[in-house]
Amino acid sequence: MENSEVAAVFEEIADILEIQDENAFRIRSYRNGARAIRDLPERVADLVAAGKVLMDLPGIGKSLSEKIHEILETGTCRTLEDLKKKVPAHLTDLLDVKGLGAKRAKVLHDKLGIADLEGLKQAAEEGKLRDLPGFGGKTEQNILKGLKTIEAEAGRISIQDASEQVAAIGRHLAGVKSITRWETAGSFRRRRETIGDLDILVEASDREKAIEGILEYGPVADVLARGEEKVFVRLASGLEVDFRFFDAAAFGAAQMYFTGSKAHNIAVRKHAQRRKWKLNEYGLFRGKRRIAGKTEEEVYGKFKLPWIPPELREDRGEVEAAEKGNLPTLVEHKDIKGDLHVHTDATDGHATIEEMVQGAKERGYRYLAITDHSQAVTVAHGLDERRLKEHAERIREVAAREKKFLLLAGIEVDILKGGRLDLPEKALAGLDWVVASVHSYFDLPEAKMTERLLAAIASGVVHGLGHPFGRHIGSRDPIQFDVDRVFDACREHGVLLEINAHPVRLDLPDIYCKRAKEMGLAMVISTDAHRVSELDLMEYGIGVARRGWLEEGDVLNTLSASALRKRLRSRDEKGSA
DNA sequence: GCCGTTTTCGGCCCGACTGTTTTCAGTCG
Repeated sequence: MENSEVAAVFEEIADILEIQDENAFRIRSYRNGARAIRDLPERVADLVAAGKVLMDLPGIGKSLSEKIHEILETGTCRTLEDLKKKVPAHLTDLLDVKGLGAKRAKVLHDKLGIADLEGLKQAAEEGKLRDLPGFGGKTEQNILKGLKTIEAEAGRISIQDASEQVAAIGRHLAGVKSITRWETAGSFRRRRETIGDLDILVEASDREKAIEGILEYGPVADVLARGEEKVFVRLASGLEVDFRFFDAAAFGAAQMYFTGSKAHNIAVRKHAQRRKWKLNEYGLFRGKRRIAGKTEEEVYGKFKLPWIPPELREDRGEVEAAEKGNLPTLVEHKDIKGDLHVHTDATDGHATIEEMVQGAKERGYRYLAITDHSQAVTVAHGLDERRLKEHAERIREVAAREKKFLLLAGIEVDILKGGRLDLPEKALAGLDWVVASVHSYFDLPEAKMTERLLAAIASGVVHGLGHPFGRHIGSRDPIQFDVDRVFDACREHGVLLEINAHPVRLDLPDIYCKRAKEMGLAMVISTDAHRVSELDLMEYGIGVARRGWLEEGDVLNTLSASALRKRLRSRDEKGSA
């Protein structure tokens, strides 16, 4: 049982309680509990197995602790099952629609008998919502828009959730004796933002025994297909996992075939056709003779191509680049020397400055920028001018005690509706590192949004543009702006584009990383960590950067501390000139 | 439901915005 699954039980309880208009604080406790579990650096199941007291965890009290034990044992809990009897099975799905909350979901159910997204869509399309109390034409349109966003991402899970699932499956497979090797393929291996299902390639000494071993995996809920070559299952979480068996002689060809993308495979297969060869999941064949298949390198090599990293296999020019010997040397996790966007408990973070510094050091980093929110983000208790000054002084005190670690005093300042920054420029000018971000008015028309961003970029005090598109994958659309004009302005003013590594953001998206690189811009990969464990989200940002063809030299935070300091100094001199 | 405690009860973040409404409920962050 994974943390995300325990958390999902609490989330569902919270959703149902919300529809029932229960005590808001009780609901929040369930949501806090869900997040506490989701954010744990280790599995709650392991903590329990090790005899740890869950009530020591923040947000987990007597009740939630007991429920976690119950969930780990039974997969659910009494409270949820009882609540489920009181509401239609899919009513809580309505809460996933942006702009639709519990109150109006209840109205939809009570007045129109709507019990799921399908019913909601139908009613909205028929114009039945606009006349309900508390609804109107705009609301109806917004709901239709929200439904579209959900459809686009239906059934997909985040790369982070997928990673967790893969790790869990891997722990199980390690205990299946007849399995001698396994590897992931598909969109997971390509590090896509979201994953529809998992493809796992297996080499086994005895396939029948291997299948038996796989089916002993606890979360397997349904066996969708079972044959000689594969076993296809659905886990309790709804995730579908395809296990396919291959011999060592075909394993590399199988990895290529199942890693895809389909478009990349077609592009590679053209090379085979040209030579009258045949490439399939079992190997590269000349007539009936297999001339390659053991490894991917071997197969690519037969075409006189270097091995192409999975992240590039989207048919976005990688095969041509490989032919010309122009493949990028992609940035790697070990290249990253620091994190330039993190929060502390001064605003909505959950750790102190010192704790974040310690976390950064433990990850081998040489520097860190503390970038708490500005005053406009009232919910995060954002910093006003006076508190910013005090906070920066605190950061500098900690920085002064650090010998071989560079601690930067920064801020994530809001870009207000009209493009002004949320704090006076003189207050920002004294900081080491200023990230400017949009947190409001996401729906401005493109022209206004472009002007808004351009104004912030031209302010002369901004070093980086935080999560440039402001999207939340699967729930909030990216903001609209003239990308070329904004990127041009960034280059002109030396403003770096952030690749926000949070799995729900992954923003810049990969294709814009590539675009920005082609336009000669540098980027910075940041976690936006609100707690120490979130510093580990860096790997998802690196996945995006790699999918965006970025090399070490394209990413600012691969610089050494002294090189970074130098770069910032020259930038600031230029900025104020 | 959690937490801290002036310890078994009271507080828990709350201001801004949208789209309703005709003074404010619902939603968001």
